[in-house]
Amino acid sequence: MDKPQKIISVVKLIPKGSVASYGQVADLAGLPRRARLVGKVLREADDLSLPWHRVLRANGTIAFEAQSEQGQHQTARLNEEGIVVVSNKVDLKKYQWQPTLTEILLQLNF
DNA sequence: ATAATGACTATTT
DNA sequence: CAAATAGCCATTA
Repeated sequence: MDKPQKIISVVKLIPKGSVASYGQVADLAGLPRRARLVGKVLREADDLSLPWHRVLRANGTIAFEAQSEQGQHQTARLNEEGIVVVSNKVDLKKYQWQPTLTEILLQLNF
């Protein structure tokens, strides 16, 4: 399984109503310090079933300007899942994904 | 081989 | 809280 695939797999594991940071996704994909790669993969991914909107920066902000089309789209989709977005940012304490051991092992290809 | 780039991050001002 | 700084590292030019 190549890197992009692993990243995509992890993103698909993020539960509805929860969010993860780029760095967190990279770590779970076995690619520490590759947060930027996660962004690149999401940018190029065309998979419509990919919940890319659940991936935010480490401080809970959306990686786009609030006014941008993508930013508004992301905010809208998060809202649909019951996630409150204020000032282009969400409360990580409240919504950040806390992967269970099972989820981690599953994605590690066992 | 060198330099710039980037859906990033952590720390310090 | 905003802005600068310094790491980060594969990819691209």
